[in-house]
Amino acid sequence: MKLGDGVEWALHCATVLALIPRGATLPARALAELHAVSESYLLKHLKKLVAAAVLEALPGPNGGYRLARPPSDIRVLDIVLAVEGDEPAFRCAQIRQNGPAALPASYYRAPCLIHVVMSQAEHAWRQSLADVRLSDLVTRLGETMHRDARKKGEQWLLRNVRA
Amino acid sequence: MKLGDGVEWALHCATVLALIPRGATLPARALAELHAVSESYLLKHLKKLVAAAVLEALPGPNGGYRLARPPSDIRVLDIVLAVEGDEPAFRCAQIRQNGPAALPASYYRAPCLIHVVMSQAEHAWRQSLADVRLSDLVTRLGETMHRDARKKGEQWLLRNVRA
DNA sequence: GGAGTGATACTCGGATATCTGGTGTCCGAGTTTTCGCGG
DNA sequence: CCGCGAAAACTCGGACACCAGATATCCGAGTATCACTCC
Repeated sequence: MKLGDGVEWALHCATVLALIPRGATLPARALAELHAVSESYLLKHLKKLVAAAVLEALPGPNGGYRLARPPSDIRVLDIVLAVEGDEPAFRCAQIRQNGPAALPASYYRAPCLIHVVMSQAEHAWRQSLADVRLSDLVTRLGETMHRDARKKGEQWLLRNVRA
Repeated sequence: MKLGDGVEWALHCATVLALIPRGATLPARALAELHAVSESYLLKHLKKLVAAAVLEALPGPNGGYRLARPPSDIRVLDIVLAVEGDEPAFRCAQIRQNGPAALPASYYRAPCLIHVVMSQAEHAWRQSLADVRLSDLVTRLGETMHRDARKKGEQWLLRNVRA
């Protein structure tokens, strides 16, 4: 089980976009520079967030990305699923119905127990991520972030944010 | 996020091994045939379970695999981690400390919030899997499995189990 | 001076190479059994 | 008939190809801006 790096990038970018005024935008170039990651590759993930209606993209000069909804309406789970895909991590291949000891499918009306257990675990994982909203991250960030780092970040935002 | 097929194979094999008498063994060949999967590839995963002290392997004729501990001492999480690896799915690259708005590492004493959120979710996932023991699967299997399927499985076991 | 128009520069979006890790397979090391031989 | 020994067969273990998906990149489509021209 492994999560791609794009998840981390997307979460950080979404958090930054939640810090700027409502309606303002940040171009992908700025977001990539801020985190010191590849701009071309970051675009690949931001595109998925747009497709998932988490972000909005504005083309042309003074364009960029912005949140499609208020930070309180965006859950961390939305971002993770948008980047990683909403397919379940565990896919039951129904191997209990294979082999010499198997019977016709009609005999397996009860769900595969292993499938149930794995699904429940994944549900717990998703629920934990769904409980955290982007606005929660912003709030907690204001409480825990070092004052100097916060100030430096705000100054950088002033130089890169667009109306 | 994706889990390999080996997880499902390992869980089913462990469940079958929990059904046979204590101390008895089943060779990998039989386990592969029962689930209609590749024997060579299944060995790759069973090996990991042995390394994790979930299973024991006995070489030679009349050899095979058996549980290394009673089913009540084996949790589903043990099997999943043994096959998939115990490294966390989300790895924080600390990209908040990169880029033009970053400060020396000493300014980031507070943990990365995104890392915290993702770790909590993964902890919930692991906890859910740790709550289910192999003995629970066996018990529930006896309750939900169709009688004919159960009978056919037992007969197959009688033909393949080794003292 | 103001409005219209064309070119421009900047943005995102999709199609295209590369590479690591999972998937699948094979052959070798080790051990128990078994068969044959001798007592 | 019983004990011993060597060969064999079956088991698991590790090393070797193959392929899909993530990684990384580039070029093209679209739009607001800007400069220039004309009125």
